[in-house]
Amino acid sequence: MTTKKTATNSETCPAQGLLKLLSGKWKPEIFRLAVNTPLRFNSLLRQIQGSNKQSLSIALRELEEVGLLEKAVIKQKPLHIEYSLTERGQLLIPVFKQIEELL
Amino acid sequence: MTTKKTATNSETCPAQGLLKLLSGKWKPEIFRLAVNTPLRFNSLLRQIQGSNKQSLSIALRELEEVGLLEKAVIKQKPLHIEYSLTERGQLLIPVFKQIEELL
DNA sequence: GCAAAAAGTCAGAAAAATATGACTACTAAA
DNA sequence: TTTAGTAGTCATATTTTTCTGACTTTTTGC
Repeated sequence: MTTKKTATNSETCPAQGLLKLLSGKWKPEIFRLAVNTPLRFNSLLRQIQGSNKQSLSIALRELEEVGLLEKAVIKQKPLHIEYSLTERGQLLIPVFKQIEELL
Repeated sequence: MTTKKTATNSETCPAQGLLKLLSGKWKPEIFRLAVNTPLRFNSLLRQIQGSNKQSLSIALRELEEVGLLEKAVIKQKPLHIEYSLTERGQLLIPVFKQIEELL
């Protein structure tokens, strides 16, 4: 999913909006990890076993595009990039909590 | 998605559990419609424009399998089958509400 | 300048989800 | 017993998503 090609009814179904924001194999996991601490690419790649560069890269970009994650360049020894939750992203935390309680 | 083939980490990421229950192009919409009233197959097919028999059929079956919908055979003139939310399904309604408020 | 580490991109392959259209099964009424 | 309506299934095709492996870029330390 680079952009949305398939038309679905996010207009008529609000949950589909959120579900879409987090749709894809790795996004929910990325999101959850980002709740705890800022994420770095290679670290993420190692943490999420079974994933791959390409997919993570795309997922991160898309999460950024919809305003759930933000990217920060850290000028350290070998140069780091950190992804962390935006304010909008933080708004979703209680929803996740509620889901956890339910399931 | 007939059965789950791809291993993801629903164990470590609870939201992924719910997201998975409702993953797929039509499931969120089906769920939302089921909140209001029991669903019938052909009616659903007409209501969800752009969808198709095959996909709806699979989605309904899967929603049934995970215990969100239940099926009832109504012996009427031409024989009806109704899908409605289970108790478990109803538990999700507040989550959807919260999502609506958020987005 | 050269190596090494982080953070990717890119083209192509493989796998999974979704769509299409023909066909089936059941019931009831004519 | 034929017809009509509902609820599907099935094989196949198309589309979308995900994966693989090779390659690129940037920065710092030697």
